[in-house]
Amino acid sequence: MAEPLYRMIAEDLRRKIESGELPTAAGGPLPTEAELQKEFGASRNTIREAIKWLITLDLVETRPGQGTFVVEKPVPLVSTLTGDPGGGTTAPYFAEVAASGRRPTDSEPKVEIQHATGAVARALRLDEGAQVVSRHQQRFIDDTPWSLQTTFYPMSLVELGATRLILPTDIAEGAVNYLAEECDRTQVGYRDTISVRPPDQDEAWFFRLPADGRVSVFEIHRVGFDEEGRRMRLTVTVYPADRNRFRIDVGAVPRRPVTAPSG
Amino acid sequence: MAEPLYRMIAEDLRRKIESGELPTAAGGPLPTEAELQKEFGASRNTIREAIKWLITLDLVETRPGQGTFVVEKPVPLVSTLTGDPGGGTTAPYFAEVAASGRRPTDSEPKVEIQHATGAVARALRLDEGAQVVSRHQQRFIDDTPWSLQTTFYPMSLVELGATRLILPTDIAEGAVNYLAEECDRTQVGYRDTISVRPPDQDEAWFFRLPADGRVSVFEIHRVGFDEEGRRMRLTVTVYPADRNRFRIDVGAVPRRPVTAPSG
DNA sequence: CCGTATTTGTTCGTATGTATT
DNA sequence: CAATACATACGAACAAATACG
Repeated sequence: MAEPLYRMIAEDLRRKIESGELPTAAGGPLPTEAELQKEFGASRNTIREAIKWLITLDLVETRPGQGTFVVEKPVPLVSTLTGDPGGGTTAPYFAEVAASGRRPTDSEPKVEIQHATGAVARALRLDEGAQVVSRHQQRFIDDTPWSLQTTFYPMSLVELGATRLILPTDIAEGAVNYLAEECDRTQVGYRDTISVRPPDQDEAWFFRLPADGRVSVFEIHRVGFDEEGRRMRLTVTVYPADRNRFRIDVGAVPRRPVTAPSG
Repeated sequence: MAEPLYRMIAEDLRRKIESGELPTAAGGPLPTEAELQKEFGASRNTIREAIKWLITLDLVETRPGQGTFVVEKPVPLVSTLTGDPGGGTTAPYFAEVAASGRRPTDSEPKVEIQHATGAVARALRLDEGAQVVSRHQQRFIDDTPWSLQTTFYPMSLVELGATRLILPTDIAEGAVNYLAEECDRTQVGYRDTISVRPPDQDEAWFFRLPADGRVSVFEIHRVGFDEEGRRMRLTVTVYPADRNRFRIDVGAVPRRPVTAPSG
């Protein structure tokens, strides 16, 4: 058996979807399992195997009681990671989203004092179990969930006077500026690390992703450095991978180098 | 039925794997389907559904004729995207891999003259169907497939004298340096765009990824600009997402800010 | 090299549950 | 409430890949 039946059926459906041979423009329904069963002369289980294959390829989705539908790929948002070396993450994000004609919002921060776990301790060069302040926010674009962000600060910054870090209220001027004023620690550079992984249960729920981990998430770590090379903060931001892209500009890049989408 | 049986079984197995309750350290085998069938008192199909769930969570993998195994996550390679604004992609990559104590190699380039398709035409600001030179290479680390890279140059560069672009041989001094000398077009900056998507069939085969698109790939587009803001080249590099991370340095970042892996 | 046992992969049939219209 | 459509679960058979004598 060179190629299993369910995959031949899946290939046939994929071709028909992509060529428009099926009236399934974008978001349109496929024939029901019973109809496909007749059309291909296979059992219902085999039809379902074929549909599962198309699901893993991210081409269709099923809705109980309704049917199987061609997935509509969201328009990706492009975020620029290269920016002001002394800047925070919030202001550029708001500016960039607003520039694309969409409306960014975020939740009030949830603040906790925690013991640094492995990754946080390593990133901030703290001893395992040292105290850190974590500030967590949910971000939305046009009221759809867009990213989850948690920033960790060493507790020593609070002891140096940055007491607003532990209050669950927005820091309007930006946390980076606040730290510069309050405890004379100015961020002069940062390092981002980008990785991709399956979402955990909470993330899948928040982003309304399929619960089985087929759509992965970006996890971006940003470590901020002060003038003496000390690590001031670690910001971990999680984005669904199906609707986000990231941009890095190095050297001289023309002003508007990317064409705006036409239409 | 609050939670389906197959998922309860999967959860139980996950717990046992992660707690080490099963003797399945890393890469170790799970009990066979027949054994699990007895253990949980479920049908073979239900056991298989549970295993499929663990597969989508990237916890186990199955090998026909052998069994089901706990996946061994590869040690990720970190590549830095911020570098010399006038540099190419090859030299920094070789340096970075060598620095991690591994041996990078790449294939001889496969060169083709093509008509620019949508994405390539847009990135290089060419008319749809204009001629471009594409140079494609496979890259390996310690003989395991690591990335696929294709660089597109406008045909006009060849007409300006850069005739070695269409020869299927390495450009030892680097294509960027060659273009600077041969047709006086110096790259002064670049823009990277990072996205994630499921692999196509060829990519899955080359990277030895599961054919069903569970492990996604990074696709990084790098557009190079010359002094006048013209687009000189587009490099598209594809990396498997399970063994790669990317780093972006902005501003002042200390020399060795990341701890070397111990042991 | 060959044959056999083991293990996962594919395909069918059937019944029942759950979500939506 | 009824009809429709997908989800779960069981049982059975054969195919294909692998390991081992």
